[in-house]
Amino acid sequence: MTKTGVSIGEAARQSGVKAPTIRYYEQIGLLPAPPRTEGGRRHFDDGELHRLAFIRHARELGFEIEPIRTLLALQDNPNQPCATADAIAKARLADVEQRIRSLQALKVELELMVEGCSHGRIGGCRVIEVLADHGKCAHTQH
Amino acid sequence: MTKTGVSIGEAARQSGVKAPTIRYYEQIGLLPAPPRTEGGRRHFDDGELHRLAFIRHARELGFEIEPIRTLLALQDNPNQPCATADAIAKARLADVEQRIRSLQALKVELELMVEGCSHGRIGGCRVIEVLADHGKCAHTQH
DNA sequence: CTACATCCTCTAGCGACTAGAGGGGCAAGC
DNA sequence: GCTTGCCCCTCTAGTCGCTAGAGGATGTAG
Repeated sequence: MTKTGVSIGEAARQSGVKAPTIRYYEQIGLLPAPPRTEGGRRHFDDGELHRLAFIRHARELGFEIEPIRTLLALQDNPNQPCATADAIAKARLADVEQRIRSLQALKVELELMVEGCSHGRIGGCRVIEVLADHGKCAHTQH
Repeated sequence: MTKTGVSIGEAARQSGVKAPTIRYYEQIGLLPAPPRTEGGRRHFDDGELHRLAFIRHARELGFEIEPIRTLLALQDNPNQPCATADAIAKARLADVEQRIRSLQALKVELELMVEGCSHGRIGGCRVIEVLADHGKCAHTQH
């Protein structure tokens, strides 16, 4: 409910997005250029802070910049069908699921490596051996 | 058991590392510069192919370049204790575990988003709502 | 001898920032 | 008024691990 707007540093504190990153978002057109004070300093009002929070949250959820750009554009037109937003979120979900699967396979390999390490000399170290020879992996699919 | 060595294209085929990437690895000193033919073309022998396979496998397991450099140096000195290799693999394992945890939390959020989408208009789309308001997340820890 | 594939070097670009230089503005205390 | 010190400004360059493309040389099959 502030009317005056805040400086970039305050916007950074409130949104959790660092000031240089905010300027970067403006530069790439993800955030509209905010009004400036006489001295040339940016002044952010609630609308821009809200948009910034949206971007930050989407980034935390792993959305890339281009999908976020689309989502922001959608948010600006509430009467449009939300099929696009749904598709973007589903694509992101599929990506996350795929990553989890492949990381879990890696976890198995790494655990085998670490468990097999005899804490002796490199010559007989399982970590090095496994890296050198893919055939020693439990799953060869990576 | 080839004696002659192979071209960069053949090395790429055998190792699964693309030719420009092999040159890149040479440039950053991860691979030793291989001997050249009269015409200036690289010729890779078994030692280099082995090193390349090691690098590829480590990259597939998500190790970064600098740790791989260390692991390669260790591999070259089989009499050293393998504590360093062990520590690198453990750090990588911890990293993978952390990533899995955070991706699983994201998966929950994304599923809620996608399930909650009414397939209607943006105005009431849960995907957009959740992105705009972190408070609507199941877990606020991200 | 001529195609054609493959190779060479070099530079620039990707995504999403981050770091640093070099300078200007603004509020508080003296 | 003046200084101190923090915040802000723009601009360029760097990060990581490649990838793409230009422009040219070399090797090989027919």
